[in-house]
Amino acid sequence: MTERSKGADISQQILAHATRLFAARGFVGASLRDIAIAVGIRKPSLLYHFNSKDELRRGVLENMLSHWNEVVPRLLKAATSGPEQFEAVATETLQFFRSDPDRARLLLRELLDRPEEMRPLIEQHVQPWTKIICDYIRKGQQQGRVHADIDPEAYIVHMINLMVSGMALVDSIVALVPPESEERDAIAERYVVELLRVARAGLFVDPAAARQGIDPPDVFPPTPVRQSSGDPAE
Amino acid sequence: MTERSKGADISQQILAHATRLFAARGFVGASLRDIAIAVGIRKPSLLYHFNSKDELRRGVLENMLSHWNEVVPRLLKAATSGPEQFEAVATETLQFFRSDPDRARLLLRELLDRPEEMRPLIEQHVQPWTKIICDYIRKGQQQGRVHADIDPEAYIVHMINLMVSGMALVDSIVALVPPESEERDAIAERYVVELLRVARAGLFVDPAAARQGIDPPDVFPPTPVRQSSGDPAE
DNA sequence: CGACCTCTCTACCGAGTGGTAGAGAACAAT
DNA sequence: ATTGTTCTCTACCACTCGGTAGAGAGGTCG
Repeated sequence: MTERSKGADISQQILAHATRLFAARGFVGASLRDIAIAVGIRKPSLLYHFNSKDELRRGVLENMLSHWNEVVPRLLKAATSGPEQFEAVATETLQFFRSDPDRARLLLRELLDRPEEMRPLIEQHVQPWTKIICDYIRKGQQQGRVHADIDPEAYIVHMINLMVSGMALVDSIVALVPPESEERDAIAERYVVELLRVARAGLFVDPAAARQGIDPPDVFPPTPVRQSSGDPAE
Repeated sequence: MTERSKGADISQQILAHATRLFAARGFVGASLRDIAIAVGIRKPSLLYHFNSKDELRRGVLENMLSHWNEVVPRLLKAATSGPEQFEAVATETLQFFRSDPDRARLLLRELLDRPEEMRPLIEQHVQPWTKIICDYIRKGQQQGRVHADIDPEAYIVHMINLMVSGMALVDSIVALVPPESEERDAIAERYVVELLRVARAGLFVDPAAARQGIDPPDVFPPTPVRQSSGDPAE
């Protein structure tokens, strides 16, 4: 509200509406004029704050990544402590995209439009903590808590894909299931629950136990029947 | 080659290049001029075969759906007979998008750009056989072969999402895993294998047995046995 | 006051878009 | 030869795009 912050405030409004319109219509499909009108200004005024459309695109991307960087510490903390690691990391990540599906749509569109430009961003913002989770998975494999035949890197990629694409397409996707008088939010909730179930089932040997945060013994597995003696070296 | 089929041949070429460019750059990002040049003709010539850009878009979509309709019978046959139902349906569907990732990219873009227009197409071409698979899942739940806590509709949606988005983003997605001197195709193969593993693990109580098409006993309810004694798989 | 700064505006530009008009080439049927 | 069909072309249209020029409004500071 102060005079000093007025310019920054307008820039934030521009970023917000640009994010929404880029997510809805794509980068080429959303015109600077439409974005400016949505903010309540004219196109040249918008170009005063962002010198070009491409600069606005980078701003939108950076804006989303800055929000992402806010959740990363919680993610890392969850990934390295406590028995409920999986639940925390999965729900935090899912919540990030679910709270604003435009993030997922934007990310998906950029991955389709500019895969090579997105590569360094992915390597910088996602790869580091996926590596940590990979180590977590491998440790779980040694302990027999997670399936031995998991390909950790591929598994994580699929789970991220599931969350991002799932949240991005949540509006389109309800068409696959007959209405059945259920509300949109209820269906979305069903999908989230099932998504987490699939992720757990794909990871843990005993999903129910992992869900309760039960610590599996390091020496003996909790259940009588475990893997046969000759574990195939993987 | 014959004079009679010349026009149809050109139309097919237009559809092919339009599919490729729509998938790569999006509908608004791919111009009629570029598509025409790719075919080797001029823009008005293209507009002789397709009266408008939107008609071309519908043609591209119908063309893809016609290919999809070719695999549906095999899908239905696989879904209603034999013990290897899951493997057959999953690999057929996956192969459809994997053999031409442009199909997945195109579908993804259309779902993002025009969710409401895609709804009837989904209902017509996908919903029927997902219902069949849902029944198959519920029957498996009664028999104790598949997890009791599955939400069948949501599970199928997630698996389709995994296949479509996974194949659409296969090029971008390799950035998540460090190069490690592996070739692109090798990485893609790893992803496919892991995708099918996740799908099996999310579905079957005993994935290894299901993979071999082993009929689990109908008498015994879901047993606490997690994995069969032998794991000769792989 | 005048100089400066921040921000918005109208008017305009060249380039590219989807689409049209209409001429002509090639060929078939009469 | 004539007519008609199928197909491609050049030239052109109105429109939208991203971006620029430049004036002016409002405020701050000397």
